[in-house]
Amino acid sequence: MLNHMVERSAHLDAVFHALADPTRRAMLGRLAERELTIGELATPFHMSFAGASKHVRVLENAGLVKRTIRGRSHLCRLEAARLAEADAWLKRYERFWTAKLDRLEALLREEDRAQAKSKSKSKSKSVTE
Amino acid sequence: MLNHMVERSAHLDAVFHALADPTRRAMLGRLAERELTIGELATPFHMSFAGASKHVRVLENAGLVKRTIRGRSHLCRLEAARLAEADAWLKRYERFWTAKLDRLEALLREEDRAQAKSKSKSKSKSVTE
DNA sequence: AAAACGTTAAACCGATTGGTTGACAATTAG
DNA sequence: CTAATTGTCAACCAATCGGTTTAACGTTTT
Repeated sequence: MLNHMVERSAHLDAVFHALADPTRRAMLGRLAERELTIGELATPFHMSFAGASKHVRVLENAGLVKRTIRGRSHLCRLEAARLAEADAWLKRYERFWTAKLDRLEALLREEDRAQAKSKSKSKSKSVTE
Repeated sequence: MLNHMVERSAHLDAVFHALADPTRRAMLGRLAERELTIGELATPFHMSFAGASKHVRVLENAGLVKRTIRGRSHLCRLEAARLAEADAWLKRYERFWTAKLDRLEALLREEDRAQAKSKSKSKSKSVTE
């Protein structure tokens, strides 16, 4: 049964808060490709070094990033477990949009039948943000 | 030039921000069961009426809730499309946590094989979490 | 030992957040 | 008509946010 109280989950609070900033989402996107130092994470953004460092700290506190100090560099790697938690939370609501998508899909099928002819479609799959 | 680095998605910003608060997540949880007025949404939380109203406003601005004014009551209903957007964003990282589960599974299979070689024919595969 | 590097800490800033109160408008009930 | 109900708005508050600058720290290089 659903909880009538405020569903407290500090994890989810921190994860969703961390994801609510485009800079941090972009950082995660880059960490999805390879491990990066704080400096490497900072450079793409026109932002002070310390500013980027604070963003990384937020990601770290949310458990989305883990840090390994090697010499004077801090290597960051993506930690996806907490993303899985957020995903699990969203799953609870999946039926609401799939129902809608089903209806949309039916509608598009109808259109396709009427339109008869259409062409090409490309698909990019890079994680850029 | 500024937007080259950080791909802006105001939608995601707003949705993740809205989800980063336990009161708002609880409100969505109740709206998943039935449509509710602002007052009904407010009562479970020991919070002023205006306070709850502001939370609903945040959910509304994120596109997660839609309001229908009927007389003096404001009926709120869940709008899941934006949740689907958040889910789609997370999906791009799915391989990271599924990959980990895959590796764990492979490891367990390996263990099983080693055990079978060394000794008996026990075939337990309980992965309880 | 000194200089350069990678990063954090501290102090500060304006904007936003989550929350309150009190006044107000509109609808409904007695 | 007058009450009460339902909700908003504006003002205010302390806390946090995203960002800066400057200083400091430990590590490597020279």
